[in-house]
Amino acid sequence: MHFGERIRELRESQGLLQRQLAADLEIDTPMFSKIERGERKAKREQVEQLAKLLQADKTQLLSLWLANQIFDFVKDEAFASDALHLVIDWIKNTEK
Amino acid sequence: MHFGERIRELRESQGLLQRQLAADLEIDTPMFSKIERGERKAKREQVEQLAKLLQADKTQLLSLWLANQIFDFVKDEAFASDALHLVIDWIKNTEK
DNA sequence: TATGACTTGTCAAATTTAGGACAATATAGG
DNA sequence: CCTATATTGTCCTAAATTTGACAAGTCATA
Repeated sequence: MHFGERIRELRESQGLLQRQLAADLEIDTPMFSKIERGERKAKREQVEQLAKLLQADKTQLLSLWLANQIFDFVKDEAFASDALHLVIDWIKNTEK
Repeated sequence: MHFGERIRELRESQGLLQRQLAADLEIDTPMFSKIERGERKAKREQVEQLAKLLQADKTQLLSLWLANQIFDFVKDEAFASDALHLVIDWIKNTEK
């Protein structure tokens, strides 16, 4: 489940139109459409606004949003998995 | 073990100076120094050159290099671990 | 103190990217 | 066929990033 899909799911389940949410975010509908389809990425600020507007868990949306960006960054890399695991290990050790 | 540390390790174990490798990469020594200390990131092309110059495993160096960049990207994020795990799952499923 | 190796700080050019505007097109329901 | 909704495609610009050059600094050691 990618970020945009989740936004669409939340939006449709509440009977809202792209036009309405786009207005709240002060962007046009084409832009909102692109965000839902993952063609453009939302700003952090917009993610937070969306969490409020859609009464969704901010933490979860932000994780999804961040994951999307990481994915876009590594998706064409042959060693993406190796690298990701390395990073997880590094983070484990800085947390300790 | 971060990318720059690994480069330094390889370089020193072979008795090479920053100056020498920097010349091969056609950058100045301050720049090379920064790469080793992780203050600047190498270009992919430079990583490949370094693998050759230092007779190191290219795959391994590239993984380390990519991991470094991901780490820099997520290090200040509260949900970095969650996001990373999500990405790993996504990648697993696109591979299948 | 002189030298060589490395580090630090700052600057600027060049490039990239983000993020949006807008026009045109599709698609589905009434 | 009309209308509302959503999508697609193209273009633009401000902002950020990248990448390197250079000057000046530290540090060890001969």
